[in-house]
Amino acid sequence: MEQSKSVVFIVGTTASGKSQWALDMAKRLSGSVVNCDSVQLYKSLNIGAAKPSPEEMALAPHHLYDYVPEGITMTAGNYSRDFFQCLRQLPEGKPVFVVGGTGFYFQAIEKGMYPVRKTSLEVQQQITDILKTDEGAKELYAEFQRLDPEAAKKIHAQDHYRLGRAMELIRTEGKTLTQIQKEFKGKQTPFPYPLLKVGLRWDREILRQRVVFRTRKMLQAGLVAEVEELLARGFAGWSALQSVGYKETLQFLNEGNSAEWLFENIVQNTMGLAKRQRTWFQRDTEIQWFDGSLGFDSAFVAVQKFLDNPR
RNA sequence: GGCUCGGUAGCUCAGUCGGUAGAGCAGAGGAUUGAAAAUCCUUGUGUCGGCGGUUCAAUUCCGUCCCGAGCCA
Repeated sequence: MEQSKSVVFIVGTTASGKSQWALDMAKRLSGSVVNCDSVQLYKSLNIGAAKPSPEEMALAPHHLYDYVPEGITMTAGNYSRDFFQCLRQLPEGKPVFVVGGTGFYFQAIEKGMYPVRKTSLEVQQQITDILKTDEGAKELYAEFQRLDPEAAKKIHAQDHYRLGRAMELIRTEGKTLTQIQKEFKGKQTPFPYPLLKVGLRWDREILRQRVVFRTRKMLQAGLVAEVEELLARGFAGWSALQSVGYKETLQFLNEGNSAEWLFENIVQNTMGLAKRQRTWFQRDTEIQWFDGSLGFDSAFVAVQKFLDNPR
């Protein structure tokens, strides 16, 4: 008698048809859909985020979509908390389909995040100030190498983002990344529900066609107007607008590029995103992959099999 | 028709005061623990428009032809 709920991760690149397939699964197996996409969780990012429409979301329970207010920046840790809170409230015995393209967020919920405090704003500010100049960045990296030589091997000097974060940890936790990682190793708690990981993929050229088609639809649906409205509301600096589709539209608006430029750049950068997603998910050998050109029926069979006998 | 400026990596272009060439972007591969649709790393041989000439040696100089842009007729 499994009193629990079975969880199915549905992963894949952008424009792979995950969302639609998840909805289909939820309908057929009376489950619910939980978002694991770092952009679709924001309010007001609809067209460019390729968020399911309200009509689609009404066809089965959808969670963690469209709930983070404009101007706020979500983090993997916060997402993970929201995810488990959401999961607890879902009905027992019903499958949960977690869909998205954000590998980092999947990792956060499956493997957990390091148990560290929130870094203070002063420390963050301190570090971003240092990183502003080449000199400062160089010195900071040298300091990082001295304090945590092991982690420094994996973080390149130019990766200011990771360098800054590692130094933030040292300054607020008083521990190095390496120490934190070592301590965490023993404390990891396994994912608390039976879990199946399904990956949906397409041949590169077909994916490109899908991206081209979707990008055209986004532009027709008013992506530019969506961004203009956010700008009018004062969210120009919102980090979420740095994501694919929004970043290019921002540039288009600021630099007065042509419509073709916009279209081509979105397609190109979407393909780049897909590449990075592929690289991320490739690493996880537990994912069972299904090719779109063969249809996803066999994925449905795999899901059914799993639900009949969750491990 | 005349003059001018161009023709160099898939694209935009730099460069070689003559010794067969290099950036950005794209493409390909990879990393990834609180911004992750972000951030970062690795990876650049191509008749240097064609044909002749000068030269030990030409993509680089000269001639000529072709193509593109502009100006003058």
